[in-house]
Parts: sequence; structure tokens; C-alpha cells
Amino acid sequence: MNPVIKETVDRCRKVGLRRTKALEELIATLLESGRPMTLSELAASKRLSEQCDKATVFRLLQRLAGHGIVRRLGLHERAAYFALLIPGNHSDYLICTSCGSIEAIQAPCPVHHLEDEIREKTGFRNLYHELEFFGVCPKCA
Amino acid sequence: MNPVIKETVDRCRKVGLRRTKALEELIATLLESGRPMTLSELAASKRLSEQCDKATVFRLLQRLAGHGIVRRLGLHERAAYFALLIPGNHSDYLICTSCGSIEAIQAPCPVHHLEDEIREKTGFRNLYHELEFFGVCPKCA
DNA sequence: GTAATTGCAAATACTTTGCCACGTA
DNA sequence: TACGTGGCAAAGTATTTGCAATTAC
Repeated sequence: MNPVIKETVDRCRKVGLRRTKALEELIATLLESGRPMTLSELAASKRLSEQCDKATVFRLLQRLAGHGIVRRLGLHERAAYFALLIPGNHSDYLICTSCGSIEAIQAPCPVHHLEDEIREKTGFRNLYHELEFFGVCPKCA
Repeated sequence: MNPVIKETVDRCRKVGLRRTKALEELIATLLESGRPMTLSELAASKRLSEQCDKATVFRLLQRLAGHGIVRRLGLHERAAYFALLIPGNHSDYLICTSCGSIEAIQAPCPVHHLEDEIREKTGFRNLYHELEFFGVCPKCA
């Protein structure tokens, strides 16, 4: 099994979640997709549709988000997106406003410095950021 | 009347929209608030609640977004947010995850360079970005 | 006069919860 | 055994649309 899946499940165990089949499949699905997914996408995915109800996926995502293991993103669609948070890993996204494709950007994120500045100047705690680029991809143009 | 309102209404006229009372009030409301607002907030605002139906506000926002005069933002809430786009003006936002306050950041945005790079490397058209910082504000901490 | 715009109400879409059965620790 | 989890179905909230009446141009 993918070691990142194992690590992530272990993190779940540490915060008190139980190791269930649905939990493992959810994490594996999010990790394999490599991009944020909606609740509906997740619930309809091969691994999860045979495994459990949409409400279960919803509650799992909710718990995981509460423990900082996934993050909920608003990517302009009506539905919320969820992405796995992997320690030491930060992704920004490039989204096509025409076909809706979502791609993670690996380029070094230029925002950290401003983030530190904001932390100092405003006194905000637990600061993090979300950065998305929107445009029309070559295929759609 | 605020000259920015006038300019914005003029832009609307240029793209073929009719000058209605609701249009002016919507633009004035968004401008005065200085921050993105949800459809519900807008429809319930003083100027608009007496002026028109929520569906009208919705359709106005939709048209304005289609013409690049407002932008729809996903700020983690269940409801979508809408912000006025003023040429030559770009805002990023600082959002408290506890009380939900939203504040525009005026600091020079460090992302433009990366944006240019992405434009060149990927061939995306009409590229723009959205940057938000989330954290817990001093009041809530 | 004509086409865009509006109000009202109804239909959708996505999310969230209640309740009881079930499985993990 | 005990309490977190899961399924199913119902409720909640936000968005979107149909259609006839109205209004800007």
C-alpha cells in the first residue's frame, strides 16, 4: 500500500478516528486523484460507491477537515471541493473556467512571505492561504 | 453620486445592459461595502430589499459576472460571494475562520509574476487569480 | 414597439441531520 | 461492552428557472 496512505491513516488514528474501510478508501481516492474533489465525485467514485453512503463520505470529510487532514476549498463551483493535506506539501491550483479541469501547481508558491507579514501585522493565528488561477485552457480556447 | 458608481454603470451600459434602479443600487451597495457579499446579504441590504426581488439580484449578478463587472468568489462559505471588479484594482482577502469577517488586503500582490509564468508555460487565456488568507483574527483568538 | 428586465412561485442542487443498527477498539 | 460510525430517508439552505407582466430604450 502507498506509504502516504498509511501515514495519513495513522494521523487519523492519532486524533482518535477509527480505522474503517470507508476511511481508507476515501484517503486513497483523494490521494490518487491528485486534485481536489467534490463530495459527489467522491461518493460516486469506484472505490467509495461500492463502499458506503454519500452521508458517510460527507461525515468523514467533515471529521477529517476538523482535524486538519483534509481541507475544504471553494473553487467557484456550486459544490465544495476537498483536498488531502499532506504535511510539508502545499498546492495551488490552475482551473479552466470553461471545462472545469483542475490541476495542482507545483511551482514554489510566492505567497509565504506575504503570509508571514500578515501574521505579524494583523495578529491572525493559524494563518494559511489558498491561491487559485482561473483561465481558459488551450483545449477550450 | 460617487464617480466610481457612475463609471461602473457606464461600463454596464456599454456592454448592453439597461440602466435600471436595481442595477445602480446593486453597484452602489457592493462598492460601499468594500468587501465581497453574498446574494442573500445583497438582497437583504437596505438599498436592495426595498428595490427588488432576490431573483432579480441573482440575475443581475449573473449578468454582471458574465461581463466581467463583478466576480464570483468561493470563500469557503456555503454561499457564493460577489465582488465588484474595478479596473486597475486588485484585492486579495483576509478571512477569519471563526467569526467570518472578510477584509480586503491592499498590499501589493506577489502573485503577478507567477501568473505571467503560468500564462506562458501553459497557454491558458484570460488568466486571473484569487488569493485568500484564512486564520483566526485577534478578537476571536 | 421591441427586447431586456422583473416578480413570484416552483423546481433543483448540494448539504446537513435524526435515528437506530453496526463494527471497532 | 461502549462509543464512534454507518445507512437511509427526511429536512434545510442556497441557487436557478418558467412565465407572464413590466420597463428601458
